[in-house]
Amino acid sequence: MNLHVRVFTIGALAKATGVSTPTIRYYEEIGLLPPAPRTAGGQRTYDDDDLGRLTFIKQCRDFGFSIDQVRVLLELSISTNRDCVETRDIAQLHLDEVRQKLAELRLLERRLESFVTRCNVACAGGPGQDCVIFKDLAAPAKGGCCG
Amino acid sequence: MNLHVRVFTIGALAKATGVSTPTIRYYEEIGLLPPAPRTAGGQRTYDDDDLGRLTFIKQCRDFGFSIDQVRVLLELSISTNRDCVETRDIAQLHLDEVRQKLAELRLLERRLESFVTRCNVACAGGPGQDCVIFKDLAAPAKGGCCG
DNA sequence: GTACTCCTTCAAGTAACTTGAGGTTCAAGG
DNA sequence: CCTTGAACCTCAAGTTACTTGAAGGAGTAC
Repeated sequence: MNLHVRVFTIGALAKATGVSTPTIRYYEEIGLLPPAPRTAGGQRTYDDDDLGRLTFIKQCRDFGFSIDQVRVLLELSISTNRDCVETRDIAQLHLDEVRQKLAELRLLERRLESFVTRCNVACAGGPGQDCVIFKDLAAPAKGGCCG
Repeated sequence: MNLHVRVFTIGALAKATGVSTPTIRYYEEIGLLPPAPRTAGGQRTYDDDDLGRLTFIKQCRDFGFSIDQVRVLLELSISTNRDCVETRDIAQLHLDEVRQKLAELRLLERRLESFVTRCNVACAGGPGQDCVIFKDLAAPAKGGCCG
């Protein structure tokens, strides 16, 4: 009666999900994955349920959710009595964080751009001691070199 | 002859630079700052040189340079015979990385957006087991739920 | 049976700090 | 002079999410 029950080694599961084998063991260790059944020789075995669960985890991680957030999402996804709206709220929160980070990075990009430009324009390419950029950097922050 | 020689405690230096006191001690430990002279009682003392150096470090860290990159930049800033163009190259490299990260985050933002939207539209707000989003997440990556 | 790949555990390393415990020094007020 | 309280000290461990390495066992193909 074991029709259609695929069994994977840890390596096969790794290949199927794109999660490395040490990471899979790590996920088991921290309880993200249930302890895998073992062969007589002690090697871990996985099935399609594990494939689904690990795929879920991988997707969430690719979304940038922290391990703790993934833990909550996993619980929610299995839960029969908790509202799935919680999921949306976690995602929304994370989206806000991503946008915050985006804004910071955009600012950083502009600052670095003008840093590089100024390195090219202002600096004769001489020894470090004469470089105006270094003098800027050692002075209190005022945004002198950048937007 | 000690006119204009300001001396700081670690706390004052922390306040002046925006770097926390444990972090200052950490920077000393890893050799980013020279070992600070001590009072008779063993407390660290700093002067304006240290202020300049730590400000430089802080600015670089705010730019997102790694500790190792800061180490190189510090060396370059003191060096008398190394070309300051190296600095520009490090900054350029870092700028490239920032732009890469920006592109990734923008993609992530769009994916999360459509995730949240779909949570709102597709999901009745019932228990997790029935949520279509979870089914998407547990299925192999195909971008089914997002752009 | 032997060669080879894949698997096992356990410990330590990574980045860049932060946090905590337990104790000492300094400056000010009485 | 003494006490109080903030700020300082060291050392160790915790954080995040894994990765890397050593030393050895399991599974499979020829």
